Amino acid sequence: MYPVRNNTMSNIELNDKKIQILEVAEKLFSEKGFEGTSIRDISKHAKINIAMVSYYFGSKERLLEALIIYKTSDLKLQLENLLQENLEPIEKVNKLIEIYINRISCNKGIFRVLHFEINSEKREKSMIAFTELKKGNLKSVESIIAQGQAKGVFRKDVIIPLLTPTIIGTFFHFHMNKPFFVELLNLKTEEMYNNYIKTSLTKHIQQTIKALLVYEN
Amino acid sequence: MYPVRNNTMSNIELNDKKIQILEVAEKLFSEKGFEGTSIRDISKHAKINIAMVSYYFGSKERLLEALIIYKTSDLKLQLENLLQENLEPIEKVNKLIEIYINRISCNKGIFRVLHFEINSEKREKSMIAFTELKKGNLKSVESIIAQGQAKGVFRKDVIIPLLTPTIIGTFFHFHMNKPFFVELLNLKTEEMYNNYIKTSLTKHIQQTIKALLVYEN
DNA sequence: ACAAAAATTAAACAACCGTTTAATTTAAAC
DNA sequence: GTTTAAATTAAACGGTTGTTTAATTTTTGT
Repeated sequence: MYPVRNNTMSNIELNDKKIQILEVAEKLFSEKGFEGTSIRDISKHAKINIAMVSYYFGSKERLLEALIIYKTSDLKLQLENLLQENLEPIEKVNKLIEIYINRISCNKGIFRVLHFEINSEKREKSMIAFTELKKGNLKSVESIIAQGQAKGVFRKDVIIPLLTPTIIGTFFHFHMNKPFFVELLNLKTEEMYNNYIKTSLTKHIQQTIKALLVYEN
Repeated sequence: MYPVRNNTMSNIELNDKKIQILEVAEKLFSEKGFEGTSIRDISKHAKINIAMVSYYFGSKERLLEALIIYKTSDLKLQLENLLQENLEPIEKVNKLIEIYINRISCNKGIFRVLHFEINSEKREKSMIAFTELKKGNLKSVESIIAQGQAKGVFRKDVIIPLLTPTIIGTFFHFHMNKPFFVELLNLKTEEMYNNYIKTSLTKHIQQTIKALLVYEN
């Protein structure tokens, strides 16, 4: 009669329809927020029946959980691969920044949701998954910096947990104020906007982190 | 019969009850978002009748507008005063950072709303007010950096519009991930959290910006 | 081809939403 | 003290919300 739903985090079975719902949900959540998006909105855009969301995911809340898992699962892997690469410390940091920016750039929607919907109230389950992701990321950053410190290239008094806020925070603040910067920097097309991120903004962040890591005052 | 409501931005008449509503609205908006907060929530916490919000502000949307004006009106003044002060360029930048952090720290709630509720759809009026604020802020930053460049203390190839994202973005990302950093840095009390911001985080940002402004590679 | 499972649907559910109304109480003006 | 305006209230408005139901269609396994 009814399908066996996965209550665990390992939501393996993602058929086409589920993915379709997740993609639409991400788009709408990022545009109008979690509370601002109705299941009727989602079902209309995904061209499915209203009941299908509850049928597949159980509830709107669990749809959000599934979305988070779906969109963050492979970032961890990407960072661990970087760790193994044979690069100069500063090159590794630069690549780390590129990975972050590219990753968030491709998932702007979910990232916005992650930061603003998850910390509230009883979204504890989603929250724990997100916290674990951040802890893993921090471990990767720590070991990259440690490599540079061991080689004597990086300062030893950097507060490593504050590096991520500077990297992601800078990019995120830029993106959150997109209309402002689009006007200010005259970025007429979406392509120009994305290109500015990929070149100037990325370079700015890399320059910032490098200066912070090697500059002696 | 009915009061003359101010449709203009200069919403001067803020009696105690209006302010009470605004304070409650800020708290709830920041906790649960704009859409996630109902007028019934607000009226219950502010201990007033449901109809009073519409009576005073016209609508939930205009309540948000009033909240933005109310909470951002004096930041501009603070920055312009800083501009006139007789300080070394680097000291001025440090103080600028302190002002930003302190200002956002005191208005964490509205800042969250500002970034995540305002860019959507037809909140154009609120949006324009916010954009004007940002333009003014940027002008202040530009002239402070220009002073330092004229004195030969700062590099001349800094992209000034990207400084604010780094300053505010770093702080904001930290604050948005408060539960994560509270656990990581063992900040047991609210006081310890605020103290960490006032000391370590502020210092980190000042160090970052300084390195970026003076470091030659 | 047939039976069981899964997918899909329209309809209904109660709860809540922002806003308005109309009546009443409180305060201000003269 | 009376009149007029402002503040406050409970109730109702129509609409939307997330979720469930029960019936139907489609797919799957044998």
